[in-house]
Amino acid sequence: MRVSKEKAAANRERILAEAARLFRERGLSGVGVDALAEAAGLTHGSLYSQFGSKEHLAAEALDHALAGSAVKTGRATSLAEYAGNYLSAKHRDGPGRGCAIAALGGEVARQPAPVRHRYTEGVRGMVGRIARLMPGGADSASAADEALAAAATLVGALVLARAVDDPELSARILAAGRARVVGDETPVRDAAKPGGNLG
Amino acid sequence: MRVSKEKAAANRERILAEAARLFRERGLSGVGVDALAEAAGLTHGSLYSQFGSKEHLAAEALDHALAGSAVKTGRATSLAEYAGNYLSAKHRDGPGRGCAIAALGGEVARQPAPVRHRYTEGVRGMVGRIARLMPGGADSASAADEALAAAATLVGALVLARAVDDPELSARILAAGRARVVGDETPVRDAAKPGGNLG
DNA sequence: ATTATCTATAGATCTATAGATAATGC
DNA sequence: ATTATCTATAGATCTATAGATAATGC
Repeated sequence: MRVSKEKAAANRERILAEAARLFRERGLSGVGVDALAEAAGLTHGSLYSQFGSKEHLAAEALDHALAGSAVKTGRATSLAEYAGNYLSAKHRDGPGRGCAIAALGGEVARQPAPVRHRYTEGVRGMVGRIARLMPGGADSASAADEALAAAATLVGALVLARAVDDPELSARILAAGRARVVGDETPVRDAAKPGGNLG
Repeated sequence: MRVSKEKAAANRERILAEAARLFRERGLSGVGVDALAEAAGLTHGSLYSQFGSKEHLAAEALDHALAGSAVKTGRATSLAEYAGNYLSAKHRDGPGRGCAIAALGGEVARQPAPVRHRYTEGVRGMVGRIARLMPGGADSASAADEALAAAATLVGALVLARAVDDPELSARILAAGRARVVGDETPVRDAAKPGGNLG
């Protein structure tokens, strides 16, 4: 049953959208091609026609997820807004629509090169967006390192907040992470912070 | 072929030690009971006699891994030493002997209650150890929240450093995380940091 | 003629159980 | 008699492929 080019392209897009969601919700090894195909309303044979292997599909789905996140978080106009959205109960409870870097971090280290490479580019993108929201601007000497640390805090807090089974502890982790990252926005004196980014 | 009580206990211990290592290296869903049994030099039937299910084995193996980490990191006498060990190339490159909280974070959110509960206790333990190394001491008002944020930074930096495929970026993530966490040790003036922990 | 999709199936792997085995420990 | 371990196997699931089908697009 062949379909039109447009229909095939729409199918491909739907597969990627569903895969991007399911992989973030259940992990790369937690979703089989059967589940992916069913979510897109196709049979798994069709996925192999379009992508050749689960690995290739995963790499493209990761791109899809990262692109969606980039658009969403790119709108934030301050570090406080960014951190507030990132470390929100909504983001914690909706991994399928959230940050793929946090959702897939643990697994990616064990993935083949194409997936790891796309993930790495995603990390660079996230760090760059954070750096541009830094008070000193993205160009200051330490902004890059501070953005790296802020990204680590955001990712770590989200991972921990999702994993613990105590809602109160989870909320405290989110709040502590927000306070830490937003605190970065308050310029600190050179005396207390050598090499600071007040320039 | 029945074995002595001592031998059976030693087998159980060996299973847990190997499982604690393999789960951290490959993830909970990345290791089957066959691989676990083979690593311990037994057949998988024996694992079911001892633990009843993979889930129960995973819960005990997580305890085993967390206890080992607690002993190791409990020796640090300063936050700088703790962070230096935690965010080292050695720790990044040896997940099997490292922090289970970072290694299993992403997966634990999808695990059954017993595993999640043990993980949560592990997080509390890690945060407590960090709080006791805080300059203001574990009792100060904000020490708990600062320890939570520090734990998030450590876990996030380790996860990201392991996942990216660029060794230089990986090293920068570790360094930025260390600088951030150790920076916490330097008391900051009340003016610059309302509610600080100089008390 | 090309090709997107489906059907059927291969082969591997995974969790789990039943029953046999053989040595311990009472 | 108890029990730790092993053997054999069930049943599910997972990735992948081959070949058929049927509609598109030249």
